[in-house]
Amino acid sequence: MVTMVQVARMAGVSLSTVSHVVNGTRHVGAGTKRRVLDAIDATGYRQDTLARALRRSRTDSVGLVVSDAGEPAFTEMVHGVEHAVAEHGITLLLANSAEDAERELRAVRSLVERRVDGLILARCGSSSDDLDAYLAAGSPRLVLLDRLRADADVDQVGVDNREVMALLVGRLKEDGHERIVLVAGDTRVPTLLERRQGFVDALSAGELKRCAVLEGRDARGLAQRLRALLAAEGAPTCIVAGSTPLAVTSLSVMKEMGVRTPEDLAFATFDGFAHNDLFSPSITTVVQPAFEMGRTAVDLLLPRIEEAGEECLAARTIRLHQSIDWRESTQDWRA
Amino acid sequence: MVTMVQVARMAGVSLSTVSHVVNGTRHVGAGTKRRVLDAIDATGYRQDTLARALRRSRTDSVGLVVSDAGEPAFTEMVHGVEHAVAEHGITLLLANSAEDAERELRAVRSLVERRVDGLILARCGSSSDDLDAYLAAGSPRLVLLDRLRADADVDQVGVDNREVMALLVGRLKEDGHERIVLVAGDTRVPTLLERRQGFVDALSAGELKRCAVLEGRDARGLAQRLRALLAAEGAPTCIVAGSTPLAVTSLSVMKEMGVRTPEDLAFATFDGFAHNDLFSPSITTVVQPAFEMGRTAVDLLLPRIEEAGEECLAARTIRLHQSIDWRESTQDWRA
DNA sequence: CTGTTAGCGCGTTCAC
DNA sequence: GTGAACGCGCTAACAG
Repeated sequence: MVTMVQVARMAGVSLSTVSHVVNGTRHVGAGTKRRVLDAIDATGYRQDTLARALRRSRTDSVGLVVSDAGEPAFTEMVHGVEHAVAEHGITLLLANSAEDAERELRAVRSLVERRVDGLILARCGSSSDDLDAYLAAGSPRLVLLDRLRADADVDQVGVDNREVMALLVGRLKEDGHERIVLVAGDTRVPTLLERRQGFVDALSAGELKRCAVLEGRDARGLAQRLRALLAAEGAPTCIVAGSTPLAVTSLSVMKEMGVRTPEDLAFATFDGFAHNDLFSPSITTVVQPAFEMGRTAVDLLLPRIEEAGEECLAARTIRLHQSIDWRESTQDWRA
Repeated sequence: MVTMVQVARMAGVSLSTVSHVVNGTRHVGAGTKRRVLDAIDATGYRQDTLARALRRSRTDSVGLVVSDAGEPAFTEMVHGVEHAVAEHGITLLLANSAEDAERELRAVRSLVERRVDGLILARCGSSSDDLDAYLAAGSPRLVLLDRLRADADVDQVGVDNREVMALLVGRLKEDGHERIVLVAGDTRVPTLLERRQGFVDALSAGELKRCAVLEGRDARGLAQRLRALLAAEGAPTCIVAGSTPLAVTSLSVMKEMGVRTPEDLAFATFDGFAHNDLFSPSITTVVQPAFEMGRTAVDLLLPRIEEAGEECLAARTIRLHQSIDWRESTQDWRA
């Protein structure tokens, strides 16, 4: 490891001069600067971020924890965050929680100990109180992403789940669907809870009676109940899945039972699949502006980091609009 | 920020005792330990990884750069790496290069400056010489993943692309296919080059004449040429795509032209799609043991990190076997 | 079993 | 315009 001392020695200047040349933090004479630059080149000197960060108590990095960067929606959020931080010369430290509370806590801990300047967090459904406690105790600046908290006094960015679900169901009703099943999944996850609420919002008490809401976190159990529902008399004419994993469960059951879409059964999902175009039929999907969400999270975070001591800004909750991508899986159902 | 000094003061012990309690690095008396632990609890002290790393010149972290953690194969590799490093109490710093040379270099730089103990790298196709130069100059321990170099004197782990492609094509020939198109893509990417080689290996000169190999890095251009091929007389009976993106291109063209699979045209791809089961028809896919590759990369890396000074170990190249998952898209073609 | 001391590599006041 | 000196928070020798 070549350090500043060696550069300074070679250039025949002092340590601080080298530092100022490297960081452009004060003017140095052209000749001196040249010599320093040459020495840096010759030695192959590289700043040690660690020492720098220790001294400045700032790492110019932010942490991002998602349940799985491989899931399409999160992939895009990650891209959005990457993009936004890159513009500010900030490094992104990315970690997966695998939708597991313990791993989530470990990831957050590791990032905080690495002294990230800020943290963006898409919490997992089973997120533990330990995490809350940990975050409460002198954590860095924090922004919640996607999985929002109703009560919390933090910056957060999510989407209008409740509203768009109501919209979706409204339109399905117009299409003539009377018996719709919502595969709601684990409603401890705020996102899924909000979507369920939107479903109920859109239906009158009478309508709701003919419909069904499948809650639970066990995929096999959900599949079982869905199978029973489809086999029974007065079977539903439409299934709505609350997330990609739930769509997988639903579609598996549908394929296994040999129902045709959309002729026998219409289908729509939230979040959906990469390469949806290649599915036959293509699937009607509620899409999040995931990239934008990532960007927005950074926009929320950076001012907090800059603000340093002053506690002036109030916590902000931003909800971006989702759009419904109508595709073949809900087409011409009446015909 | 509460530091060790405050803990030491409160517990009435010396700095080093606190350090040893925290790290369990030597025995301390039960009573003393209690007092230190209490003080830590009371103050909410947390280790500062930065200072620790600076002192130990070891960060207990490794960097992983992939082109896109969202692509299924890479997602799994990431999981494999995460899993393996977690077992050793090592933190993973993950970065995407977006298949872009400049971003790749930036990512590597940022990780090296953060003093990762080791680096795992799935290089992008357009990977620049700047990166080589940078890595050559005093880099940390390095392992190449997936995208291997024939000449290089580095540890690397990949798959048997050439062999498995020959196997795949051999079987397709047995099925009666005489005109097969390989959508080979950007053969500057070693993986894709090896796959093309395997394709040629499996065919006699005469057979090869009836087949086609589509090379190039422009998706639109490839699509164009594939369209022409399918429209022409003596159209191919089978398409093989060399990677997921190439499969997307191919399948789009096929869907657009309304060819049916496998009746009109058989199809197989490398790497493939998440949730392949949900596709109709499901797609014959050459699958990498991606998770295992990630694990293996870590296995290769850790000894290098431990070895410290001694340059004893020779560079190792490990190729894991891929398996062919025969599905509906190549079924019963002759019937 | 515990404490003292000397840096890790850098940024930043101060003086000059 | 430049340099000297101090300390960020911690660990590793060495003493006791």
